[in-house]
Amino acid sequence: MESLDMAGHLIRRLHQQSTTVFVQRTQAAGFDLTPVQYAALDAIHTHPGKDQAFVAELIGYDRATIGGVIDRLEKKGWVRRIVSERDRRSRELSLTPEGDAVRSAVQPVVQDLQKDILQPLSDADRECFIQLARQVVWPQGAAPDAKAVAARR
Amino acid sequence: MESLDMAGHLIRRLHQQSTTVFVQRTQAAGFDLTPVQYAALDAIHTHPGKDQAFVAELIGYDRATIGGVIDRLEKKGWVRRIVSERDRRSRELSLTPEGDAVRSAVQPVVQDLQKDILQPLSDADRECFIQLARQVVWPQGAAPDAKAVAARR
DNA sequence: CGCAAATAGTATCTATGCATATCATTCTTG
DNA sequence: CAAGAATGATATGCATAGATACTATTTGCG
Repeated sequence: MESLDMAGHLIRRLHQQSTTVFVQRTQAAGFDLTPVQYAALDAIHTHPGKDQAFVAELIGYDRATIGGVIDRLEKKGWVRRIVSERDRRSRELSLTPEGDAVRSAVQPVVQDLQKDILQPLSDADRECFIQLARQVVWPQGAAPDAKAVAARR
Repeated sequence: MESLDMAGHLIRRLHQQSTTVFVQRTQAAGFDLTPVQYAALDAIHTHPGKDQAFVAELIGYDRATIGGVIDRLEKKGWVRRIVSERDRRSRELSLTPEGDAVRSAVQPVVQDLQKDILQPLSDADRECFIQLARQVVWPQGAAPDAKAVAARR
């Protein structure tokens, strides 16, 4: 039964728990959106006018996947997709007023539920976990801060 | 851009990287299966004759999801699904000789790729990460060993 | 014993997530 | 400048992943 204890399996379970917590908490707060949809809203808010490829790269989607995500956000009336005049292949993304209102209202809820995702961990352990995860996700050294890990050496 | 740094987002990216490494490594070794399919093969090998609900519970699937997984494993000829005589609602699962051969042959490959999933981390950091993940996934203390974490306190 | 509740599995629907192929457009380079 | 490479997006297909509803069967309780 060692396989249940391997990194890959643990990460899969973490992901399941994480999305479950996200959906439950945000739904309880009266919103209907997924983690991926929130990430997209946040990215478009921070980088308005950029195209789908940019947003996909930023938050780590496949180019094929983001089309559907944006489709659903557009259908909800939260995102506008305008064919670029400079490059008619690309669509420039921006939030509608409703979309930005939702993003802004959900933001504190999302911020708050992060600690529930790593529920049983202490503050220090949670910070340690995040720093280690950062290193794996951004191996190039883009991690903004490595103090918490260094402190535990 | 704080959202890219939150636990939920990092875990999603970890999961993506993890499955990518798994599929690439196992494919390079000549196998065609997913992380979930491997987990199912391993679980059925360890607990032959149990039903789908048991396996789902063990490795953390939805009851609806495992049906499709077992379907595909059956189609590949790796798993047998026999209606139980004691309870005709349930199907008893077992590996075919081919299924067990695959499981046995992939096992060392899967074991080996685990360290690639947490690539840039040192041995100690990797162990620390796994111990913390274990605590989150099994908060009841089912984690077999917490030494590596305690040692870093 | 008999009927309601619980359980195993399936079907359907929605949403990621990746691979591959295709189309339109832009860029590069000879 | 024109042919081909590269790029943005879409379409299709497969594989998780969860929610819900439904069928078949078993269990448990009055």
